[in-house]
Amino acid sequence: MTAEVNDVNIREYNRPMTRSTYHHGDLRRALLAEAQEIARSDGPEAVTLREVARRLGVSPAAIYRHFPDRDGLLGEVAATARLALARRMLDEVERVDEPDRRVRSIRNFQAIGRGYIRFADEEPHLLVAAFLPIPPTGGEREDPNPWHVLAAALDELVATGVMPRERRPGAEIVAWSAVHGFATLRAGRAFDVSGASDPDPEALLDAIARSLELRVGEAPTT
Amino acid sequence: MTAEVNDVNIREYNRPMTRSTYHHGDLRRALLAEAQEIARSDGPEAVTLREVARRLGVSPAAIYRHFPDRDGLLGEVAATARLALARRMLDEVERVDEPDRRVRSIRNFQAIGRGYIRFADEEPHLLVAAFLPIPPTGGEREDPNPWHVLAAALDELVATGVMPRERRPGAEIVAWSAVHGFATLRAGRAFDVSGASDPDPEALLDAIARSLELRVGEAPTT
DNA sequence: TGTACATCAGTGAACGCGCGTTCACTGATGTAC
DNA sequence: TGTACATCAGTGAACGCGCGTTCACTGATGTAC
Repeated sequence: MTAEVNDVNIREYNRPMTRSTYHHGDLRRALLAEAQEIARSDGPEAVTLREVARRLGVSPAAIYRHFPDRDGLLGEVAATARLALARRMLDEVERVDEPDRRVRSIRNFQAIGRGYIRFADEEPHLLVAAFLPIPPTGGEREDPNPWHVLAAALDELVATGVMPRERRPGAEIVAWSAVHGFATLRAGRAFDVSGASDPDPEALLDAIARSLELRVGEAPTT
Repeated sequence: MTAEVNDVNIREYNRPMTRSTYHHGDLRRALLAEAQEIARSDGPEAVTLREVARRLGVSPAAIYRHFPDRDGLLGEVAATARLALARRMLDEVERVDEPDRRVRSIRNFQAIGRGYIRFADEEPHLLVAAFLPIPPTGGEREDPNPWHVLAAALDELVATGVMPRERRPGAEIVAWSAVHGFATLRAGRAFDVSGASDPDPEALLDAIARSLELRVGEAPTT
């Protein structure tokens, strides 16, 4: 009986207006999903409690059963966006097919940056959401985490000897700054003032490699 | 008579509540200054027509004598912020005291980045305002302009032979991305997740120099 | 120099809007016996 | 198996708020004669 009702609701929680039961069954998850979708399409500032409730066919007050306030909801949207960013980075890494470990460590590193930039292209509003200045609830762990993904790739660059050890400290900051600046300025159409043509992500990734002095050296391939 | 009244008002436009005359005398300028101040201290989203009017002791409707709507006002705030940014960059350049032209071209270039980062430190809200996605009114020219300042410095790096010619295309994008990303991530406290200590602007500027392959070569000094 | 009048730059009240949040409430659920 | 009841997850109406914008208006200014 209980299971049956929940089944129905789980199947229905994306068809909000047709909900037939008094209890929703999975409202917390639905609220988060809907808030995420609003943030995705219209930006995090468009995530209002009333709009989320409206779309789910639920009263605004119901939200307070699941989140302390608007920031509580938005904070989880931000965490989810960070997770999606990290996944997009790893997606790109998985595409790398390179047998030589040294060369692969470079390819992987650049794939991470590429993933970041593509995420920004594909979901510009979610990138904004990911950096919302809302202190994390501390409850859920974010895994994978963009920062850790980057750090691991940099460690591997040192381990393979592709990056000089003295370049390692602060390397996250250099790489992240460049990629983040590129992605956000591009999304904000800030480069349009330039006479230059469409800014090239690969050129940026190469510039980062140069700044970290990556060299394959006497590696077998390339 | 006319001049006298204007004198009074010009002297008074920063003591809004004590305004004694029906006509303000210099309302447009005062509106812009007040809007800028609100953006500076509380961020551009805090610039509301009602708040600006309130601070100036004027009715909200009066604003419409001088700006078509809120975006009209905010657009000028953005342009003014860009101007302030460019000035801050040039401020830093003026501090450079270096006789050798080759070395100076590097110092100037790095001073520009330093000015950008310091502007972000000193006026984080104005940096946000500077990149507000509001199409410029086209009326007033922005001079100096951050992009042009950067472009000129890069041209000089090529002219002095400090930067390889093949690095010039897209160099604005590399430099601007890195500095902008660094400044905004730092302002958003995004680097705090790192175990690393306070991110060092000079290390970033050096990383940019490396990515553009700046070399003084057989220069006399240094 | 004085006066009539057009123009300009304000006023003040009101419009409709959407928001976050609170409150007393009620229908549904699941448990104890 | 059936029933009483505590608990939980919703409702719906209302609160007070601040916003951008419009409107008919009026006081001040400057100009023509």
